[in-house]
Amino acid sequence: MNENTAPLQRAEAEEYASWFKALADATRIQIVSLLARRRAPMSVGEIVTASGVGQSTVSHHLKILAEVRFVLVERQSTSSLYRINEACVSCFPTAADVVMGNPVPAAPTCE
Amino acid sequence: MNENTAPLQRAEAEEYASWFKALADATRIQIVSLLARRRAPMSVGEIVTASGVGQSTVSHHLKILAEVRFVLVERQSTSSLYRINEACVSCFPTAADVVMGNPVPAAPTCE
DNA sequence: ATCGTCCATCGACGATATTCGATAAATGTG
DNA sequence: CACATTTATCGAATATCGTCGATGGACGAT
Repeated sequence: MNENTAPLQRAEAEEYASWFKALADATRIQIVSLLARRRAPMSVGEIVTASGVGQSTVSHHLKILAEVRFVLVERQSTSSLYRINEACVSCFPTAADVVMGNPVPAAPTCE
Repeated sequence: MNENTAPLQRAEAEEYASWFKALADATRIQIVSLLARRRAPMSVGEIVTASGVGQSTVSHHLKILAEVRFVLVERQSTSSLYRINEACVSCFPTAADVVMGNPVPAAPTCE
């Protein structure tokens, strides 16, 4: 098990929390799973119609997901194409990471 | 990879979100890591002095963590002894579970 | 240049969450 | 019984979050 016995300081706990906060909302989880199941990038409009919430709400959630690099953006003429960041899915901390005090992973940029 | 291509319905997304909400707060993460590093159960008073937040706040967070079975309680005379639920740490969903649409795990009672 | 489309941002609102102090309930001690 | 200790709960203040409608900016088409 190899636990780290040093106490977890506040700053590290906040970093962990920001990771979990990104997936602590049902709408964001829907968006993420939507992007993951279509392998292809999706425009905001497509996500809006597929998720059933307002356009500004989708845009807001996509911004939060992009801040932790969970999704990646690519502007193409007038539309923004979002896609899942596969590398980020695998580096997302597990509960065991938190409990054992593993170093907080940095979000991968993926190109 | 074996993804599930069926769309994720709202109810399932909510269940996932409730898992991540439990670890979406820095104070709760501190409490959880505290309990995990001491193998022994801790009383509320010990957690209060170790975490530096108010007693009622600690009690509140412990209640939330106990609701998802992340910690287990055992009343002993006047004090409540909390300890981490190892089984729950390992069944906590990963980001890959969310993305691939794995079934949402149920919190283990552990005795 | 004007219009239409697509998206991000702003402002606002209600809902939810975090935190604290005070109080109450349970239990052991004198 | 009275008292101290420990924890849970209540009430309230504050902060954060999720959602929407409206606005504005970027870009392409006519």
